[in-house]
Amino acid sequence: MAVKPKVKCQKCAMYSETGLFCDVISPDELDGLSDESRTATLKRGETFSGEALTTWPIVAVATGVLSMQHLLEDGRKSIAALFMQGDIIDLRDISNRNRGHLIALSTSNVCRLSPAMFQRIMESNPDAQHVVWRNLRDQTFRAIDHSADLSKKQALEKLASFIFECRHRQARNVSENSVVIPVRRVDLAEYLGMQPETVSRCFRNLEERGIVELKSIKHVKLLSIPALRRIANGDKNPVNLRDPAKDTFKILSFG
Amino acid sequence: MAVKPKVKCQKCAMYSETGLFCDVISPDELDGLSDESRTATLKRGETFSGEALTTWPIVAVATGVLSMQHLLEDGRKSIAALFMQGDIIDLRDISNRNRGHLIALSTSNVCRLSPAMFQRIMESNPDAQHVVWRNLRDQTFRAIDHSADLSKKQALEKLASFIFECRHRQARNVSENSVVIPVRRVDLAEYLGMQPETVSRCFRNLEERGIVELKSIKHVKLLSIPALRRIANGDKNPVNLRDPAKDTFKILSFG
DNA sequence: CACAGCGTTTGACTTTCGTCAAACCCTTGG
DNA sequence: CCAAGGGTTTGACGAAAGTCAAACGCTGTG
Repeated sequence: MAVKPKVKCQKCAMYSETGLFCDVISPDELDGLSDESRTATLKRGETFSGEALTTWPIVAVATGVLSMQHLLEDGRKSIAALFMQGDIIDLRDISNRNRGHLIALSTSNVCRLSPAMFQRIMESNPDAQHVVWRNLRDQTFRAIDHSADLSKKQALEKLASFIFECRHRQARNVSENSVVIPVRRVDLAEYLGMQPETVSRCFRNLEERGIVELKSIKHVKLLSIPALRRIANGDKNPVNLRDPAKDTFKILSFG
Repeated sequence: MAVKPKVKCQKCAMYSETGLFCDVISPDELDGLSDESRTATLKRGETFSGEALTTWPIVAVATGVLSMQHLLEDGRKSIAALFMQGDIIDLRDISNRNRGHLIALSTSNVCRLSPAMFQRIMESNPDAQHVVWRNLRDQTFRAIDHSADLSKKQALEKLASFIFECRHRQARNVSENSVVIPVRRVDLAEYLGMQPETVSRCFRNLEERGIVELKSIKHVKLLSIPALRRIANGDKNPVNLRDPAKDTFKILSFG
C-alpha cells in the first residue's frame, strides 16, 4: 500500500540526494525503515545521551556537520572525525570502549535508523549494502588520511590538506576554485590538532603569499591550486628537492 | 565434493583462528574462495605493485604487521595505519585518490582475496558480512582514535595510548601486564608522528618514573597501569584537576 | 540601536619537540 | 668469530608552535 515516502522522508537529503542510502532502497524498505526510525535536529553543541545512543546507535547525517570528540582529563578536547551529508555512523557495540562523543558543530538534521530494519535491508539489498559499505570505507580512509595529515609536522601543511579535504567533499555543489569551510576556527583547530591562533596565522600566511583569498570567514577562494597542493604534499621549496633514493621499497611481484 | 580446506588454508590464521573471515564461511565458500585467491609472504619493506593491487585490491592479513604509508615530497613519510591479524583491507576504487602505500613492517603472510568471490560471499552469508563489517568498523574507529591521539599534543601521552592500543589488540595471547610492541622504534615514531629520538626519550621517562619496565626492545611490562592510563588520558598531575564546567555540552533528549 | 558575549586575530614570550652529531648495540653474513 | 651495517640511544642546540593577554569584530537579543 504505502509506496510514497513518509512525510518526514520527502524533504530529507538521505532520500532526495542521488546515491544516498534512502534513495537506493525500495519504497517498501523506505516505508518500513521510516516507521521504525526517528529524525532529530541538533543545534551546535548538542549531542545524544548515552541512553539514546544505546537504543539508536545508527545515525544518518542529512544536513550539517557532526563531530566525534574526545575529551582529555585536563579539559583539552580534540575533534577526531567530521561527519557530513550521507555519512552513516554505526556505533553499535563500541559505545563502551570508545570514549568519543558525537557532537553537532552546526545545526544538523539527522535520522536515527532502526538497527533491526537497517540490518534487514543490509542483508537483503545488495545495492544498499554497496552504498553503506562504500560510505564506511570512505570514512575509514578519510580517518587514515587525516591521521597522515596530523603526523605531518607543519601546521601550514595540515591546513592546506584540510582545504582540499573540504573541496573534495563538496565537489559538485561549488565552483572550481571556491571552497566552503563548514566549521568554525576553534573546531578546525581542534580537528587539526593545533590552536585557533595558529590556524589564524596560517590563513594569513596563505593569503599574504597570494595562494588563497578569504572572501568571508568561511568562503575561501583558491588563487593557486598547484601551490596549495605542493604545500599540502609537504613541499616547502618552490622546486621539488626530493631524493628518490630515500623512499625506495621493494615491490612484491605478482604471484 | 571438496569440503576439506585447501592445503594453503589449513595453517592460515584467517581460517584457524576463531571468528576470522575464513573460519565463519562455509566449507564450499572457503573452497571456492581459496581457488580464486592468492597467498603471499612479504618481508619487511615489501609492498604490492600498483598493478597487483588493481587486480587484487582485497588483502587479508594472516600474520605480521602491514602499514599504510604516505610519502611527502621532501622525503618525510608517515605511517597512517597499522593492519594486523584478521584485518581485511579493501582497497577497491580508492587506489587513485588515496596516495598511501601498503607496506609490510615485518614478515607477513597475507591472502589476496578474489574480489568476485568475496563480494558473492558478502551478499549471501550474513555471518561473513557481520565479521567483515565489524572488522571494517574496528578499522574506522581505530583510525579515529588514532587521530585523537595524534592531535593530543604531548609525545608521552601518545606513547602511552599506543601501549594500550597494542595491549588491546593482543588481549588474549599475553599475560595481563605484559605488552608486545610489534613494530620497530622508527616505525612507531612515524606512526605517532614524532622522531625516534623522542620515542626513546619517552620510554626512558616512563621507565625512570617506574611506570613500565622494558624487558627487551619489544617486551614492555606494565608496572602501574593506572598511572599509564592517566598519562594516556592527558592527566599530567597526580591529582585530577579537570574543571567539570569546561566540558559541558547540551544533551539532546530522547525523541 | 546598543549592548553583551563569544569567536577571531594579533603580538610577545615560553616550551616542547625536532635536528644534528656521535656513540652504542644488536643482528646478519662472511 | 669478527666485521659491517642498520637501528637505537644520548646529548646539545634551535625552531615551530603553544600559551598568555589584549584588542578587534561579528551576531543575536532586549
